[in-house]
Amino acid sequence: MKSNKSILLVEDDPNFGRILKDYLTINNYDVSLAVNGIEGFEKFNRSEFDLCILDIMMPFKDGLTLAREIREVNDVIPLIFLTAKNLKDDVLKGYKIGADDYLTKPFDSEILLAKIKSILNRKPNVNVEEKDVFEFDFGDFNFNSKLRILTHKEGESYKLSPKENQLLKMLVLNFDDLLPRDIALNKIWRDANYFTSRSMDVYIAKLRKYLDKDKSLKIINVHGEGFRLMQE
Amino acid sequence: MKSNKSILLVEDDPNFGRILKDYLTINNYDVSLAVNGIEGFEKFNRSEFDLCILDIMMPFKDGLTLAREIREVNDVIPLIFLTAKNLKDDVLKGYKIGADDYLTKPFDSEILLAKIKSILNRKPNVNVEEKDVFEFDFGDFNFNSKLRILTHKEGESYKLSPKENQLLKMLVLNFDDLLPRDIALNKIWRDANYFTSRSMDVYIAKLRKYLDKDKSLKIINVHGEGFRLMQE
DNA sequence: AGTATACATTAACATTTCATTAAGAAAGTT
DNA sequence: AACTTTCTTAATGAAATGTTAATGTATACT
Repeated sequence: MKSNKSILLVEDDPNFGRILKDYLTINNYDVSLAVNGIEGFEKFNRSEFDLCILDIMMPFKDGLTLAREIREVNDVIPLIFLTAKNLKDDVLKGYKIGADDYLTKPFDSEILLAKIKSILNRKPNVNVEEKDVFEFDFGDFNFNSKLRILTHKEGESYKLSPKENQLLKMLVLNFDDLLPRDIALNKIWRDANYFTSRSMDVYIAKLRKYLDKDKSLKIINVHGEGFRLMQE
Repeated sequence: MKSNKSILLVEDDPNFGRILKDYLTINNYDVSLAVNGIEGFEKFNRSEFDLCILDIMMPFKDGLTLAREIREVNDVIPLIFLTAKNLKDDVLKGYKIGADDYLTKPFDSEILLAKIKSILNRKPNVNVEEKDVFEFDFGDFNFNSKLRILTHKEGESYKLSPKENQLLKMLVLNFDDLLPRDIALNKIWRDANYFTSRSMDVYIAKLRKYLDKDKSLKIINVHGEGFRLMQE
């Protein structure tokens, strides 16, 4: 009937990795095991997973770096970190990147299983459409959010920075509608406070500069609420 | 800005509960503290929360029982359990009930905060059913309360301030009917006293100025009672 | 190692928006 | 008439936003 959920497990300790993989397999998950961050990222790109379990401490490319790369491509897939005991800093970094959970080694396998179930049982992510759209036309512009390039019909192309790119994408996806400040902050900056908010304002200013080439486009502010990309 | 997220905290240890509540309050959450499961359930039913933090070990009614009761009424609100030691059984039971996470005491407050943020930043799956109405037509006007824009058929658009917007929305929702003063005051100003009442008068005056473009519309005062938006 | 580059954050200052309060006039109530 | 409530405009101060520049902070390059 329903095909098993698939998990990407990235763990450098071959013994432990093997055991964990077997345990999860017995419990009806399809597990793909990678032994370091580099291999992990390759596997991640080769197939579709429902969940990633990443060891933080790994040679070549650690779990946090790998997580960042994964998040650049996919900002919905759940991430669980494995961390050695009491590395609070790693845990906090993990959450900042967008982790869903973490476990400190050694951990209880049943609890891991419960966590996995809990995470996978959440409402299936609604935005089916949002997933693959990365090219947009609006005003005199073409915008490729995968390549992070914004092109004006007549002339210039701009290479957007990651943050510029994310913010513009959210604005475009909400074209002519309100993009609430909090939503953008929590999605792009993963935190909403005074400083991230100021940072967002700076990026709005940058985007306005780009969009200035088409005088009909405007990013207007709704005081206290957010921003709205519109064409008059 | 936007209103804070609210948390129901159920914890029988008064000292610890107090400290935790204060800590969360400092971090911009509205926290309601209950000292046992019974009080917890009452508070849960009395108002709307965004998240519950439940101590498992409590007299009278333990956290797991409380969680079950909450889940009977509401199957989406996130639950976080606090468990004394690593009582694996409790943790597993918790997940079975539908917990989102757990923390073993003593835990690090920063990590709790990170978890809360992570959980609350997940898809706002709550109001799928109740789609908020935010666009209205009345007289010669179109009113979009989400974008806070009031547009006259012929001509101008007005950007409304948050208070103007809320007040007009309440008037429109009670079109041709009385909007009692204290209802509006308590909803918009969260308080009804002499000064907020003066402030409301100022906003009524502002709205009248906007609506003046359509001579058939009037905001009339019902002395001592409130206001009524009507069309003759 | 040092240096260049790209990027994000923070600082600083200007500007705009907003809510409240004041104050005097007008209208309603008794 | 005496009193209360409402009406309206303007003044004030606080908060949010706009913008440019300076400061960090990684990473790649030499």
